[in-house]
Amino acid sequence: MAGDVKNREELHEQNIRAILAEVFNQQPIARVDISKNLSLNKSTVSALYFDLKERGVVSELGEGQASTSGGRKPVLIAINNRYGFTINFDFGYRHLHIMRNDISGGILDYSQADVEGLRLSEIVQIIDEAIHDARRNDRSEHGLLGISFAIHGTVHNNQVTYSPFMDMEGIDLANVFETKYQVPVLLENEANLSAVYERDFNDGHALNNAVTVSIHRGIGAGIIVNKELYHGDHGEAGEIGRSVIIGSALGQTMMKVEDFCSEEAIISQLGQIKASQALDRQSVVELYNQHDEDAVTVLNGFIRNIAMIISNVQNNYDPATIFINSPLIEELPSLLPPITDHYQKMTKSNPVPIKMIADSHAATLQGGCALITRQVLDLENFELNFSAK
Amino acid sequence: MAGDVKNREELHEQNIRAILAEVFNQQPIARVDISKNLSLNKSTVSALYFDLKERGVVSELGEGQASTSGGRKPVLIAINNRYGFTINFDFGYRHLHIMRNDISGGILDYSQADVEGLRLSEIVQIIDEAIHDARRNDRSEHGLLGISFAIHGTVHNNQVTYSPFMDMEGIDLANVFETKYQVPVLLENEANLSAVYERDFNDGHALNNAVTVSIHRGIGAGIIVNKELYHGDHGEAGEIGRSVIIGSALGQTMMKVEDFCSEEAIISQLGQIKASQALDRQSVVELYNQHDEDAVTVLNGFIRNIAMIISNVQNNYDPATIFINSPLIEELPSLLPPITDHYQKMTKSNPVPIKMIADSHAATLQGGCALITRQVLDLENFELNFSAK
DNA sequence: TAATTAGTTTGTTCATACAACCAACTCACA
DNA sequence: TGTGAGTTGGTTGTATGAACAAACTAATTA
Repeated sequence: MAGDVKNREELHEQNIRAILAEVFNQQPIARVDISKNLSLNKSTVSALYFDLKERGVVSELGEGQASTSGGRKPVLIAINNRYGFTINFDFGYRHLHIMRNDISGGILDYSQADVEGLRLSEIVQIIDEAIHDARRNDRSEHGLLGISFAIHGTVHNNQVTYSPFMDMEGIDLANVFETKYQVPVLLENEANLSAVYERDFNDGHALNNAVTVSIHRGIGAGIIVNKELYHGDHGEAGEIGRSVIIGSALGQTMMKVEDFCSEEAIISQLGQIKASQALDRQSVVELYNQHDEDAVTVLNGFIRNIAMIISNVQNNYDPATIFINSPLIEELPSLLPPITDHYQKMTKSNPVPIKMIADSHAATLQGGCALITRQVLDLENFELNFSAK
Repeated sequence: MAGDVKNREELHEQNIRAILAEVFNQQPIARVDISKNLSLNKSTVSALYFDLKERGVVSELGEGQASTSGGRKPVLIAINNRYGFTINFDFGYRHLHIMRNDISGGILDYSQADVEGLRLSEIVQIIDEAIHDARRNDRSEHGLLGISFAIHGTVHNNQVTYSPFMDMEGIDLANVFETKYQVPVLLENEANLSAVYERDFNDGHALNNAVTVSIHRGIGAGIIVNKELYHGDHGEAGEIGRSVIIGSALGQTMMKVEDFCSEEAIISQLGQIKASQALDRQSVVELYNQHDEDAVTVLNGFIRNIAMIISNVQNNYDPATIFINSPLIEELPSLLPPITDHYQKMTKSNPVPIKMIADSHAATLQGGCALITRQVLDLENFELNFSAK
């Protein structure tokens, strides 16, 4: 859980970070317990703790219960949630989702703004207003600490490298907001963020390897390998929507996965059958719920294809769990059992558990919160558990 | 490149390992240069060096050249290759490949034994004889230091978990040889080992992420992620041969990749056309070289399918380079350009360089050597460069 | 009051840093 | 060709400061 330590100074910093991480994960906690958990002498823990206290990132929560067999009451230590806040955005197709979080990852507030049809430069103004609002209403000690953006596309070195659903207009989001607000700004792919959410917020920290299959307008996978997010060499790992699945083997034309089982593909398939242009997710859901024959046919194909994708994800990544982030399945939860069923029949290995992510947007936003909070606290290589806050 | 350091003792050990790794990678090297490269004071380096010298793992190579601007001659330090040796096996279908290496990874000797049709218990005897031979002829200081086995199947926790081409007869190879020879024994999947070979022996240490596609009787991928081998949760990551590629989307029966483009599949496809049972790789190669029409047709299909597999590997893992380990393409090198060509036309992203592994068996054996040598030297989390030895 | 537990204080330890040193070399210049 | 100034590699003795250990105080239970 650490970087390269060479000398005593670095060892010192490292141990301070380890204590902060321990406070984060176990709060409220007494120094004796930190000492036991980290195998550090309790005098060492006390000394290092004073550094953290001076920085203001931790606070004392009053005294806890003494042991039943007597003894002094412990001083309980926790992360100082009045230290500051982060603000996290998700660039949805129709809505800009906004979440403000305290430094422990607790949700301060959530809202969304209608952005359908807006240009990015117009959305940037909405973001600016949201940040100003947040700062005006804020009473924390250091105010805004960091910003994260969930991108429905690929990201490399904090830059958007591919954005199929939004024209980036050459705007460098990280640079714009870093210079404007003088805080770290993080851009990350949306599927990756929901994988991070599962790892950090939802008991996924017990898993070494996990994959989130994100089915929105396109299809992508967020990959956690040895507890770390995996990006690939150009931030394009997990772009499974681009995979070819109907091959040339039998003389067929080649098709990408995305072409026939993304949410967009499903909507347009049904739209073609119904000869209707104006279909959206909601109308597909309604037709299916009314047992419309065409909708059922199209979604049965969807079920089989998603099962196949899941099976291929297993063969490629062998994760402990596969998570699905899909607003469509979220609204039609009856699709999940047949997907799981198909997948289990298909796989030759032991099947991997498939789990739905309950609230796709909240997950993405909290994933962003987890990453930017780590940057703010300088705990980038530590396991942090945001779940119990 | 390191583990978790908590106190002075661990820091000390860690720095000793860092120096040993530096000697390994830069040998022959003087202490001043180690000091500069690791940002450790030269007196510290000297003190730690004496520990290594006492252990006998390093040796002084006499004096080097003094700088042109004067100054004392450096004492050149290198790994002591007389320290001992490792022995590394590859369970091929027809041959057991055997390589003996010195502690720097240098090849001491290579041989192969015919094992076609033999049971594993009989092969174990051959292995025993090879080890006895090696020890008899050896004049090193500590003799046998470690053993590695390349497995054409999946491995988890040093156990073979799936072995399509050989009956394991319930034999626990690691346990058998560890108790018999009292040295560490390592089992690893063959595709993974050739990926390790590229990383450690062949300048691949510059790459963060790489995938080796191994086309033998089956098809598998060895995956290097952030410079580390990735196994997945059950050692089944990269089992891309099991992937479904002809989906149910168009009402087709599902087919696995392996079913139509492994070497075995190619041989049996051509065998069916020729109505001949006795085909093997060599006869396929000969027919193709004679421009036999059926062979050309079958191998053109192979070319297209391998290109598709490579494209999917790129979408899944986004590696810096994709390596191919395939005895068939090794013998028919003219297949590679059209594979690369097809792949480049197919991919939407920037194409990734495709490179052949020159000698598939040597690569696998040296990959095993790299991993077991790390264990022997207690340098498991360090980057080691075996190439220049 | 004895036992127990949390946290503090004081002094020790020892791995690394530092600085001054020695050793051994090159090269310019006489 | 001999000498010494300058340079580089490696050693030695000392200082620093991080974690540690043990003895302490504080505050609790029974």
